Amino acid sequence: MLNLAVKKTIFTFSGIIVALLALFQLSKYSYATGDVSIEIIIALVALVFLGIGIYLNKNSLRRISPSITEINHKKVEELGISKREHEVLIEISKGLSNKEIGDKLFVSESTVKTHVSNLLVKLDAKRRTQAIQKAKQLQILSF
Amino acid sequence: MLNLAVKKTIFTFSGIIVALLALFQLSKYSYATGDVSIEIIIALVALVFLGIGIYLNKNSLRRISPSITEINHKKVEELGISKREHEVLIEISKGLSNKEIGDKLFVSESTVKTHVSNLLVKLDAKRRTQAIQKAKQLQILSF
DNA sequence: AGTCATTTAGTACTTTAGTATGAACTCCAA
DNA sequence: TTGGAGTTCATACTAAAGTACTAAATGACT
Repeated sequence: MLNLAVKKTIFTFSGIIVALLALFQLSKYSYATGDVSIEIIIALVALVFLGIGIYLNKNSLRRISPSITEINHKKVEELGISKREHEVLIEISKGLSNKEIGDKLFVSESTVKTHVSNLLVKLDAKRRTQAIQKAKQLQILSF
Repeated sequence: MLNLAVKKTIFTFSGIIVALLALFQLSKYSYATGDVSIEIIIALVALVFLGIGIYLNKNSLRRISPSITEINHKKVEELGISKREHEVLIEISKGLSNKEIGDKLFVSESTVKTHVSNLLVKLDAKRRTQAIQKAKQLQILSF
């Protein structure tokens, strides 16, 4: 089965080829009938391909961009951080309080405090803000 | 005085105009002499502007991309965040406590608390962790 | 000279955050 | 089936964080 990225690429290049052929045909037709000057055709081609270039790059760069950093599951394991603890870590980085995290994950504030305390030890941090900073450096949190 | 971004924009658009004029001239010349067919000219135009589109977007996206984020001084001003407050904000994001920030900036913990309190109001945050998250979204903090 | 924003600092207070410890429950593997 | 890891929760405590004021010094701008 093809993944989304491959499908998108095929779709994009199909579009480019279609656009190219359409412009070729338009240029031939216009040239033959003499309706449209060559300058306009060239300007049109320029505009269309400028747009295609911008569109292409927007998508390819977005994939490469670190903003969607994948979490390093290997490192999470290495540090002995459990699934639940990692969930709490994510909510901490969103700026939630222990009470708010508890409500979101349907557990008591006490439970969240336990998880946070364990996280601070495992991440060698003194505060939750330091835990966020270290976790992002370790690629345990996305940006 | 012009800033770097404006200079870059002017330079880029100058380049585009020059390229456009050059291709116009080339097309006219080629058409007159009959050396090059119109398809080749159009393909050339397409290629050049595809490249320009990609180049344009690469630079604009790099500015937006979080990994190499430059701090948005305009937004800092808009929010009424002072120079000192911004310094404190940076230290908060590094995971320092109020006491540690005070020691680093050679002021008392009380002063840091004042700055933090003001920051929370200006960033519409309830906690310092939320302030970090919001500040990064607003590109007031680098990643 | 006077106004305004900034920076500094304090007191007194409330709220969160974090530690330490004990305990119950579940699930999974030895 | 016993032991370990993970999750849950509680109490009691200390430590930070944050709020709400007041106030003084500085420097820039009018």
